[in-house]
Amino acid sequence: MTTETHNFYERVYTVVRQIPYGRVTSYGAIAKFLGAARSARMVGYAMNGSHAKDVPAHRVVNRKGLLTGKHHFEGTNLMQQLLESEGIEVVENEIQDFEKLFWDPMREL
DNA sequence: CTGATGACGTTGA
DNA sequence: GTCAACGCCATCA
Repeated sequence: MTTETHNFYERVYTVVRQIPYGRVTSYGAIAKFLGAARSARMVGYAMNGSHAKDVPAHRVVNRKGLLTGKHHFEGTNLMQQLLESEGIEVVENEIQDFEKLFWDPMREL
């Protein structure tokens, strides 16, 4: 972690960093964009170090638009607070109009 | 090298 | 349409 930070992680951070304001995406979409469609879990796992980066992990949720990773944030509702701060409606840890707010890297990029 | 873990996704019942 | 189980791949011990 001193110099390299495996390329895989950087790839994830890069894509997540490209997520526009008020938009969200899923781990699978990022994984597929990176060429590792079967490594969706790794995308989320990689986010473990995202807190030390400028990666808006709160904009990344699972395929169902559920804030599965909110438990990994400092507070209990920090992730939801950030999303709501961007105009995203979140109810019961679930993003509303997820399909509309969904940002596809392969479609936008 | 083997085993276990995980912020997911897909398929089957 | 909802719930449960399996699979996949990369990282850590």
